[in-house]
Amino acid sequence: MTYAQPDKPARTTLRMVAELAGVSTATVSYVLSGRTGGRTGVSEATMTRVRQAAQELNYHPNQAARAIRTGRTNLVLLSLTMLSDPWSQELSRSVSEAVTPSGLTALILADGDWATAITRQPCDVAFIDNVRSDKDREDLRRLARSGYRLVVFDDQLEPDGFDVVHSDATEGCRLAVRHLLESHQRIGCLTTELGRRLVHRRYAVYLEELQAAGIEIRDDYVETIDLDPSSAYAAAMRMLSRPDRPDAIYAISDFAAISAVQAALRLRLRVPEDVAVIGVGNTLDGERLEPSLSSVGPTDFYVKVAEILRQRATGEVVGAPTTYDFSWSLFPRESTVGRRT
Amino acid sequence: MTYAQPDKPARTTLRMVAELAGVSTATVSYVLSGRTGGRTGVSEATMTRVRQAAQELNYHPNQAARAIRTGRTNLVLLSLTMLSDPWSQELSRSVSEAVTPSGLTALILADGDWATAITRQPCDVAFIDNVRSDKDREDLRRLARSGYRLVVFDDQLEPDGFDVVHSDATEGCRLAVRHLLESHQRIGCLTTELGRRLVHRRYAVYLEELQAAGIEIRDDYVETIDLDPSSAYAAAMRMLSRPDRPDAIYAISDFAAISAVQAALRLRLRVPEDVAVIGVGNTLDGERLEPSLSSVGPTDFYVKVAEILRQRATGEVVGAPTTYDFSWSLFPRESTVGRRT
DNA sequence: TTGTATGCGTTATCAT
DNA sequence: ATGATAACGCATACAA
Repeated sequence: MTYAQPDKPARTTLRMVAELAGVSTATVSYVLSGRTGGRTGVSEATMTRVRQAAQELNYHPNQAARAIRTGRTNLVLLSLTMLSDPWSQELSRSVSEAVTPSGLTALILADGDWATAITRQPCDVAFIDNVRSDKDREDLRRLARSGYRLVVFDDQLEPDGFDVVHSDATEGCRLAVRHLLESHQRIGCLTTELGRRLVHRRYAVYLEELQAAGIEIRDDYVETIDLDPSSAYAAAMRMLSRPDRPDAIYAISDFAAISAVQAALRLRLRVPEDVAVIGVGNTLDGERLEPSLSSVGPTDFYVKVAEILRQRATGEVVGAPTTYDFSWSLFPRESTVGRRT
Repeated sequence: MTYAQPDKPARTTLRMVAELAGVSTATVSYVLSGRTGGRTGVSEATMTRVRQAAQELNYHPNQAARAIRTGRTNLVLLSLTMLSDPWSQELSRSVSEAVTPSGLTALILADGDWATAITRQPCDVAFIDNVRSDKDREDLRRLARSGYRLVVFDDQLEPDGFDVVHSDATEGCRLAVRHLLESHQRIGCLTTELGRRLVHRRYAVYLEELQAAGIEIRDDYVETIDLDPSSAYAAAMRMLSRPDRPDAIYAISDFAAISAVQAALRLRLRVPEDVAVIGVGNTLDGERLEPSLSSVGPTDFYVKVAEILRQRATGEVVGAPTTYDFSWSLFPRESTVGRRT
């Protein structure tokens, strides 16, 4: 009996390779997968014969069939909210680099419904950077109970069938402000409009640390910017054009800090001699800036998260769900300490 | 005989639902898929019983098994080069919105090896925005011959087993410059460093049209910027600070044009009365700007591309590979014609 | 109106 | 050292 099959990629199957090589499908499977399913070994001769046949027919294993047998999809799903954020891009690059050699594919769900996507397209592991509602938390537990491997990026959650990545910026921001306080008194701040909690805390740290140091907060030393980078540039311009301009700037993101440095240079101010600048996030963009940007950030964040995902996906690590705590540290560079001699 | 299965999501199967509902797997399959595989009908009673059982067991069909049977993966792959580009984000948003209701999932491959990804994770349709090397072109043909459905975004390619989306900006840019020429003589240009052909043509149009209008090209009316948006802001600042500043600016991207508008406003110039500004790309960011940004762009590009992908993915359209030509048009908004009364 | 049986392409268990 | 073959979960032709 033969079945109606809608038009689909006419791919060569294991069986075709087996026939061409004159061996059984089992042998082909073992040779091509490199696995030894309890077998003692395969002769050199058949191995080459099989490999040649596979190459000749341009054989690629059918993922769906493999998945149905092994239960593994070879898919790493990254659910990311802000695709435009350098953070997302660097993470996806890092993960893709880490998992590809293991035969896995990293794909991004852009600001979408991860619960639906995961049930529709099961994956070996999913990274989720946005857990907001109670429904989200409920979905997390449900998926985890169903056996899905999840790695959740969130400061508040605790492991519950899924891994959690903590990365609290607050203490890092404290380090940044204190770093400036070591040699500066007139410290300005570039912050974004309030309302979003994450950002609010980064700004709160500025207030707290200055008060702790006995320094009065000046309204004209705080500029509110929005996500547009040119608005950060304009805000820095305003702040640095004043006669009694600050001699240091704390920006709540590397993004804004980079614009501040550029504004300073445009005004022919020396960085860090006239104005020191520090950011938050420790991005590659900042590191590459001239002068290089001092910043605070988690250590080896991208590489380590990528490795966690790879291990969970391949099943190399099967331990209980864990909390991965990323502590932040200070990365002093030229924009605060000048060029090293 | 039972087989060793590595730990995998312990999902409920069709058979479990069938047992709970007290019917056969075939019936469950028909009821839940809504399909009528030649059947005349299903009784109301069994339908509700099946649906209840499915809900109770939280049943979700196994994609891999379905894929192996139907040859469809329900996956729409978007291979995008510049994730940071608003173009990519808007496209992915639009596609995701269009295909999700059809049960498809749109996932992004970020600046990766699409040929490898597609063979590893077959999809119902793939959108590819970067065909660069000869090897790429070879891969395209190979995948198309294998039966994969591809939609390629490229101005040079012609359909060859795959669809091609053409979107030549040149004529659109011409419209933009001519629009300014209708009521302006001193027209500045914000362009990026040369070398990249695409951008070079957008700049060439500026030169051509001004010459055709008998206007001399002034070196100080052309500023070269790089990808950094704050550099566009700075360049616009320079240009507009001159005593004999231009009274109109043609920017080769909406990105740069937005910065130009902000720089003008910062200098207390009125837009468009003192300086008219037009961009290229017709992005949402520009549309939302205050004043809204005039621009040129393909008409309904994102929506139409999304619909093409959806149709190809679902097989709604099975016609021969086609060229989709997007002609550009002018979108005059407040930044050139002022606020409508 | 519903159930039975088969095959999709692979992996893994057994027998040879 | 290799072959035959049973499942994995689903969709469907066909029998009942």
